[in-house]
Amino acid sequence: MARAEKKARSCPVHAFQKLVSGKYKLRIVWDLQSCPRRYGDIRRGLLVGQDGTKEIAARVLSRELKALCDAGILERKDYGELPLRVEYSLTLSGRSLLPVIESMHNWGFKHLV
Amino acid sequence: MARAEKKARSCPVHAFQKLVSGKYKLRIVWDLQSCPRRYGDIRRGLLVGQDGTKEIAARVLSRELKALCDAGILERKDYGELPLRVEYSLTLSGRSLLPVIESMHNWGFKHLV
DNA sequence: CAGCATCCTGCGTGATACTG
DNA sequence: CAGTATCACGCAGGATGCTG
Repeated sequence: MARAEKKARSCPVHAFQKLVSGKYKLRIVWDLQSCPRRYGDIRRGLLVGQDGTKEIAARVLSRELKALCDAGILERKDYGELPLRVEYSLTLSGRSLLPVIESMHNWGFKHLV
Repeated sequence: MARAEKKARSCPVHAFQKLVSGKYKLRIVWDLQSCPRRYGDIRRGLLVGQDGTKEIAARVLSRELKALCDAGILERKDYGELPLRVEYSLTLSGRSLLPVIESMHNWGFKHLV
C-alpha cells in the first residue's frame, strides 16, 4: 500500500519523521480525522493562524497534500463539478496514524502550549 | 521546568513538532532511553548512518543537544575531567517523551522501514 | 575529547500572479 | 474553486579547521 521508498535499514523514527516532514502534514491529518474536507476548507479555518500564523501558501498546501496522497495517507476525490470541488479524506493507513498524532498532541498540550 | 516559549494558543501538535524539529533530536532522546551517554558515543555508533547516512557534523550535534537541554529534555553533566568527559541524560520531562517516540517508532516500523 | 568559528549550499517556505 | 508558475529567501544541515 504505497510506501514510497522503503529505505533498507533506516531508523523507523527517522523514517517516520521524514514521512510527515513539513509544517502542516500532521496538522492536516489531524484535522481530517472527523470528516473529509475540501481544499479550501483545509486552507481556511483550519490552518489560518490562530496564533498569528499566516495563512498557508496555496503552493505549499498543494505539495503537502500531494505528498500525503502519494504516501497513501490521504485520498483525493475530484467530483468533477463546477465550481471545482475536491475532497480529501484519510485512508486506512492515514487513520492508523491518528493515535500517534494524538500522543504528540497530548504531550504538547501538557508540556507546551 | 523550562518550557522555552509558551506560544499562546498554538496547536499542540505544531508546538511539539517545533520542539523536536531537526533531524536528530528524536533519535537522540530515543537513544538515551536506556542510559546516559557521552557526546562522542552519541555521535559515533548511534548516529552514524547504517543506511548510508553520513556522520553528523559536530556543529549540528552540539546545537541539537543544546536545544534539548534548553528545552529541559536533556541534562548535561560535565565531569571536569581530562580528557574531557561530558554525559547527557534524559530528564523526567525527557522520559515522558519516550512513549510518544515509541508510537512513532512502532508506526514507522510497521508501515515504513 | 567535546566542542566553537567560518563558510557554503540546498531545500522548505512564502508572496504574487495566473488558469481551467 | 483548486490549483500551477515564478521568483525570492532564510535557515537547517554539512565540511573543515582550531582550541582548552
